[in-house]
Amino acid sequence: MPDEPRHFLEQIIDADNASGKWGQWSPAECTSGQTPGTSRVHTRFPPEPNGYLHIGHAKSICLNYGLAEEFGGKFNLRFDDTNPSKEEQEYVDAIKEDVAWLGGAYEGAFGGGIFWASDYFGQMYAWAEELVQKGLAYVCDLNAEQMSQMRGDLKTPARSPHRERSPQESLDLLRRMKAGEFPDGSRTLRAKIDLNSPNFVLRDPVMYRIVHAPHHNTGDAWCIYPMYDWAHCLEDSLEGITHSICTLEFRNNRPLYDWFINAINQGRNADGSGKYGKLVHHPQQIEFAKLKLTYTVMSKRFLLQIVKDGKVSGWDDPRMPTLRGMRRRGYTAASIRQLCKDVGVTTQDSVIDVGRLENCLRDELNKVAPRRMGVLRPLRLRIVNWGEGGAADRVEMMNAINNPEDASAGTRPVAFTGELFIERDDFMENPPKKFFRLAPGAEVRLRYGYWVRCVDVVKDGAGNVTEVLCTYDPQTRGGDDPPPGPDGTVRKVKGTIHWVSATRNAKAEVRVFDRLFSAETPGERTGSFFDDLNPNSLEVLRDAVLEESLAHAEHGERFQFERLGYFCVDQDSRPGAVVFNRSVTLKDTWAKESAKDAGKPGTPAPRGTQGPQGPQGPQAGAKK
RNA sequence: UGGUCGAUGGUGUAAUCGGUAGCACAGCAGAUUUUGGUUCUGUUAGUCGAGGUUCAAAUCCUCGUCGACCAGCCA
Repeated sequence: MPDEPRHFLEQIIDADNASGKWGQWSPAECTSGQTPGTSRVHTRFPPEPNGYLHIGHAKSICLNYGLAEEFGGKFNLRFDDTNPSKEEQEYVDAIKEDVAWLGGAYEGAFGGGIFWASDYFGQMYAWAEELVQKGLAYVCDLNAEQMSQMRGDLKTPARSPHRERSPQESLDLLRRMKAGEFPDGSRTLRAKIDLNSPNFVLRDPVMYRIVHAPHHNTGDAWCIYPMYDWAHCLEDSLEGITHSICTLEFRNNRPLYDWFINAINQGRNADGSGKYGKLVHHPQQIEFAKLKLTYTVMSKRFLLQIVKDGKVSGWDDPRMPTLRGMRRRGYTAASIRQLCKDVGVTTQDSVIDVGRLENCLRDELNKVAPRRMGVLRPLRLRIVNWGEGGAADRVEMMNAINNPEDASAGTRPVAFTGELFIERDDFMENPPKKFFRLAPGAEVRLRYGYWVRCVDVVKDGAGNVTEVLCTYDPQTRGGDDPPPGPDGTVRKVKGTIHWVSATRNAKAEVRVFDRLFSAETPGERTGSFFDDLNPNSLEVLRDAVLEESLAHAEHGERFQFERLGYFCVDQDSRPGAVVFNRSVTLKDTWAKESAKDAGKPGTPAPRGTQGPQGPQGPQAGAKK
């Protein structure tokens, strides 16, 4: 049997383990997830606490945690809190919760724990002074604008008037910066690398900037804060990270990552006898392609904006690509992990069809979600000959299968009465070919109920059908086929539709969501994401009727409403005022079929309001 | 325009340092079905281009083409 193909990161780690590059876990380091003597693999997820985590972050979490688990290593959660002006405690709490929910068990068997860049500020500063003394860093008196002007361009080297300042002078200035003697932005500490480098990242990058702002963790202890490049490699080093995995856009920064570690290691050696002591750990930065999805925007700035603007109800709006939003929508952590696994890990930029995410959820829920019947947009159906089979107001309890994929889920009783509700989309007065549902003269099976034939309709003044009149066949109880006729043939029916009793039901509010954007690549058309927001991404259905038992459904429960999709109970749900979210529709080949004839009169809308993923939805024509 | 990186069906991803281009999703066709769901079967479709090396190239070389990223005191 051939093994599963290993992605490039697994191959790198395989090779590292074979060569012993990172050494082995010592007994003291091991918890239940590690074994002494096995090769060290230590990863981390380093979010900046300035926003909520989204599906893009999920890939990084799954990758980093997954590698630690696969190789019996460790996974750290580390807050990269180096910029006090943008970060808030609110985000810290949310991120912890989301990472854990997704399965990034940073405190489990493969967890290294939770860490803070801000806890290293002291050590980072000490190393900064060291670099100044080595002549590898200097204080620059340029402000941001001046530095930008002297940055040079593709063909022109940068200029820096203070780079030849003596180490003593720089050290004095750095200490005064730290002491708070200078205003914000007036000076910086810069690495002395190469003003002529074609890689702008190396043109004497800033290591520290002056920011007089309270930090959520260190308070007002500091007024200088480290920049990403200076801080990140040190954080990794201090935590013993082996594989520092980041996204592609940090490729240009890798030489700087290595430069800083090497700069610290100047004057250090393996046995600690160097002038500055022992070598510090040098992790390896490796870049991979982040997750991008069609019809989706991950930009933190943009997501923050639509929350502020009230375009969505909050960070946990079920239409948001945030982990909280998706969780509320009904996505499971396992389905998100599955997507991350499916799409692979490479160094090629790519865009994943959001439909694959939806498929992951369907696959999982199909196996486990209990089935129920629910009518989102009710149309009354009256059985005119119901009285012939007994009392006209009788209730018959029907036996419905809870999950055809899982026999152990058993069955449940469902109340059937002479007046029912069916889905408005399941009746057409003038049906097109291949419409297998109800129409004048047509017969359908009511699932687990009876076969009914439409004999008439009732209309309102405007000509809208308000009631469908049917006869039922008492010989089809349970939805079973009737006995063979006199000629030995069995009557057939093409369609089976769902229903809910008009008198024995649970009223509910159902929120059906469509994609937040109507363009496959939001912003492509006009340059603004806002122009592609789908104005119909939310529809609230207040007249939905469900099986009685659903009146007591509790927050977090998930069901398949037969023929419609998967739904979960929203946090807004209250006893007597149940609220469901549609997580995802079922695949709907009829919607697709009928959409082929779109434009022709008499073509029905896809089942269940505003169309699922069918080309008839708002995304129609979005493809270039 | 300087640098770095990438390019395999519609999409995503394999092909163990040159040896039969495979898998998944989507699509299409059919079977099963008391969900137009699920499941099953079959099927369409690909190595960015031009040269070169070689018995043999997705893989190596050259030159192009296209795309991504970089000139924050953001990360």
